[in-house]
Amino acid sequence: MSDRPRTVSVHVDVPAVDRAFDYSVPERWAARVGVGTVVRVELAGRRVRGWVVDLDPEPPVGIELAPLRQVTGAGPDADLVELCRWAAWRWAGRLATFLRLGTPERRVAALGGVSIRPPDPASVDHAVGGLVRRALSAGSGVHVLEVPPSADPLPVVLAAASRGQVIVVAPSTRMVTHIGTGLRRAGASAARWPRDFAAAATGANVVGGRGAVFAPAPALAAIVVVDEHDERLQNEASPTWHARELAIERARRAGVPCLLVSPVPSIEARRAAGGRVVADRGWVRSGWPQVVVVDRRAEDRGRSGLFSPALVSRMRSTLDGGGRVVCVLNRTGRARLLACRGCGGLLDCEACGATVRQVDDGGLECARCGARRPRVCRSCGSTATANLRPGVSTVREQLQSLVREPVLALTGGERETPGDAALVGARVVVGTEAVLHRVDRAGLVAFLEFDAELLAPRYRATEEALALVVAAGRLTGGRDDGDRSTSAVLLQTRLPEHPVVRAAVRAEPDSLVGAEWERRLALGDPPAATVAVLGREAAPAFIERLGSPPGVERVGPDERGRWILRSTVRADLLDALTAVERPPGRLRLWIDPARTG
DNA sequence: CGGACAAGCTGA
DNA sequence: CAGCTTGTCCGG
Repeated sequence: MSDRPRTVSVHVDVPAVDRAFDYSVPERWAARVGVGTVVRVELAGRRVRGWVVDLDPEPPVGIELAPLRQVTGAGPDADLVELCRWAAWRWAGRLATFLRLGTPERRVAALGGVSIRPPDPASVDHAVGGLVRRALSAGSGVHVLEVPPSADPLPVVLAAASRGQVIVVAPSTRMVTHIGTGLRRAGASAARWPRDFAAAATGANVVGGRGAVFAPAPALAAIVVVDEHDERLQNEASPTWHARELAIERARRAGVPCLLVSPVPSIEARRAAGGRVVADRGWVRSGWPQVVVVDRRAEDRGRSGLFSPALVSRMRSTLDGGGRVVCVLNRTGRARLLACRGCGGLLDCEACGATVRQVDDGGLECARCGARRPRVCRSCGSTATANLRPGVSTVREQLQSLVREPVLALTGGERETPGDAALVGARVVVGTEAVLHRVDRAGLVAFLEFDAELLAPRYRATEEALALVVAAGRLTGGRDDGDRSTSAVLLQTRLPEHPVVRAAVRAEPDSLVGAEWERRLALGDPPAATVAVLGREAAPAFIERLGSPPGVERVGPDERGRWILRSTVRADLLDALTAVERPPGRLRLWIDPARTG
């Protein structure tokens, strides 16, 4: 590699092409071109963006190289280009997808020198500083720090940032803003990713969402992942890359420590850290919410619907004490399961036989094929129906008559967020788990059907259920939080002995780990195995081209035309997927997805 | 992706 | 067989 390349290999930003071509470098630009530089080149008669991924490559035979058409500016540096290559392999995605994530939104021309501004030592909490030092004492490697649900992660970040430039990845915008502000207040630099590319590239501490793992960091000293258990750290669409895993890989390559912080450390984090978790038990316990378990088996066969007498009395006392009540039910709409009052059967779809749900106009819609019809039983013609599984909209009405005051319904799907005024004024809020991220304080958070979380058909259901208790605990505060000591998280369940329920009551998330790992090993769920889910039109052709690679187990297609591939040897599966030439058409290729819907 | 070019279809 | 559509290939 020379400083003044004569030719470069350019990976073009055209998803369907997704490969590199060689170009010559006009003499006047040679000094501005390095690996990662964003350029514009001509490809098949049109100008496209691309990234320099190699300098002075072997010249291709018999081809006259076209010149670069423009040098745009800075992009991901050479190490990041390599990290992007790894990510493209790990999640069977296109390199361009990942290179884009490491590219500034707007052109960044020249970069200045590197300067590090750590927080003022006086702003670093002594006790937390000690814990972080203990966690990071080994220098490089992966370290898990277990923290109380209600604890502010800022002191952890400040302690880590006193070691040098850090990248902080956090799942929510609110948390990113909070940490950015906190760093600045403590006198430290803070570049918000992806907005502040140039600052990051000159050594500022970086704070951002999952994409921050692709930020430039010339003096990187550590990567901190806040709430590493949070599913928002994984990209929900293809490629399903995960910021935790990229943080671990990037830190490993850079030879710096990766600190994974969470009240409910994931199995993935624990394994990456070799099973070692740093925690101050007393501190952790004090920040867990008071958890009240309502055993619904003990009641009148569910006649009280979604609201047990114990819940109703807790709601009343919370409201009387001036507190807010938040009810969580992970079902939107009016009714997800209807029975006929005439013949007692379930109402189903004429087209495909799946159960139907009621939509807002009163009609029925099939959950599987989307067919619609009026609300009539197709076996007996009766129009009288019983709502076996009410959704948030119906529950809002029930709750409103129960507490005799306005109830606000919130779900994740809404286009506009109700203004702060609506939220501040609402004393009773019901919604899907999205409410836990939209309301900041409550005296009571009640999970109306916690069993739906415990039994959800997702491999991470156990961890996610406990994470919901943690999210709820952030609204109520910890059990030892003085004035908030009457606050509680209430779980309505028919499985009061479930390990998750017990772990929540005892504030001991670690108690789940052994059995959970055994289960994942037995079922071949991540991280015990690597899993690929394939779907959409191009899936059959892709599977055909893939054949039967050794060490890879294959099932499918299921009723939705999806295949599942599994391997306990990651490279067996991923190398095989990489080797397949993509057939035309849409392909959904999900690696280790949290949800397969 | 999008242009180039080749192979197939149609209508007088 | 021109004039058009549809398919396949490939880009430096």
